[in-house]
Amino acid sequence: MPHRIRAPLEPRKTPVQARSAATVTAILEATVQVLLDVGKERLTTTRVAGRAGVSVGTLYQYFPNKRALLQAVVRQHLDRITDAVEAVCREQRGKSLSEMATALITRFLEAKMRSAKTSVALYTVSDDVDGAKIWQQTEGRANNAITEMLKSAREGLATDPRAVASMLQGVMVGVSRRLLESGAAEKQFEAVRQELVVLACAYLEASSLRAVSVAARRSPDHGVHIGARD
Amino acid sequence: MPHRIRAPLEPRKTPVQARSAATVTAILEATVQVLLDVGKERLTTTRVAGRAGVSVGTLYQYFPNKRALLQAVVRQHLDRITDAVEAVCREQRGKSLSEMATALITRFLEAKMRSAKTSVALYTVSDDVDGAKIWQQTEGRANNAITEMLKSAREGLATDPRAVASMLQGVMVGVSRRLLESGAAEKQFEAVRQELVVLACAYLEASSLRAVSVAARRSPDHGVHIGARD
DNA sequence: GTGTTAGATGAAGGAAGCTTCAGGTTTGGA
DNA sequence: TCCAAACCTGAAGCTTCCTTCATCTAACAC
Repeated sequence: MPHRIRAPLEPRKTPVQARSAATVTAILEATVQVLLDVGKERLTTTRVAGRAGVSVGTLYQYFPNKRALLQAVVRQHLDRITDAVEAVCREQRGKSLSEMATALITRFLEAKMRSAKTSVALYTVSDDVDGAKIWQQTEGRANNAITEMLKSAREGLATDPRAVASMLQGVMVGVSRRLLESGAAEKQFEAVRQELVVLACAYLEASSLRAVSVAARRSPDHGVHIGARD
Repeated sequence: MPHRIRAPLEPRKTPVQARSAATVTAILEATVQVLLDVGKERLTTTRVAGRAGVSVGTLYQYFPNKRALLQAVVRQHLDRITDAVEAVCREQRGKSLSEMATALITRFLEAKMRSAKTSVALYTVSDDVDGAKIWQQTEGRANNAITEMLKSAREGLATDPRAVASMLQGVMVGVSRRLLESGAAEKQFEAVRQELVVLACAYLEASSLRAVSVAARRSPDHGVHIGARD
């Protein structure tokens, strides 16, 4: 990525007429297409513009540089997935922990799989584009949603809901990424989904208020691990 | 990254005299240093060579191109961490599942944290360099080690040890990556470690032969999630 | 109908950095 | 001591691509 970073050229132009709004959409979509077709290595601004049916100049009228373009695409994609997560979290309020875990994981994985190819392609660019920042913002949103959901659980949690939510996210994001990048996502999907549900249920169960009292009644050799939390 | 990929130039030259072996090491180390100092965006072959105290030409005597250089560095780093994992797995054979989980996670995280900065820097390059392939090879090694360890557990597993191992890996890798990329790794390390241990213990417990019989004795509303496995 | 603004064009300027190669230096054995 | 192989050097070639800007066209208000 040559040429140094420009200073105050961030926004550039905002669509006013209808046609330009369509142009922006087309450019964003074209970016994903090109990424899927030729890979990030050969994704050039000219090529994207061509695919979108406009000229490079037009592209630069809405995006200050290539980096901003890619960032916009990443942001858009992550937002969509986070929307799905927020939706599940909202509708699972007041249910049991295991119902929450099952629904959350299932819906999250479905959302990821629906755009599997795109997800994988975007993993590869987000590092070129300060994707970590975008990622963190989005995950903050998701974390809030999950935390709120957990707080409303019938059983109640013995530990900080935010930490538990964070852990769940880490697990979901990490495992799904592995799954997608393994290439055999389609094939292993259901098996991984089920295993992940088992894992999440076991974890939430262990973090629930009920589990603590159960653990207390058990033999002390397991107390080490549950007790390690204090 | 300009210039198309060259065809059969992979190995190039193998060190014969002692000085050249030292040169190769110096180049590899310099690569990491430069990466840490200026980031991948401004990592140039000339700069790496300079840092290593040699000229670009020398660098190209041992690495056919920039990509191969970066791949070598990634491979080296992942191998080191996998060595640590293999070591724990070996020494935990025959122990209980919760002991295994605790040891594995603790040692893995320690290894990651010891080279935290480097790990983060390498995450960013591995996508430019077909890192997924290297990653998969290494994780295959780790998977074998973990699987063997699990098979030797006192309790025995109710599910495919390989799948369980894979899940554990996904969780460890995913969560540690999140932790490292969050920036606050040092601060959150211990909390995350403990939470991860809890999670892993709960998961293994749920996957153990013992858990199955326990679940059978419980109320049926939880059977859904454990039973989802059949 | 006409002026004004929004939107679109694409050739060309430049920067950047990977990689080569023609030739020098060092090493180690005979 | 001398030679051949191993090693090292670094200026310059070459490619690629981002980004600009002078110019043109379409849309809308009055």
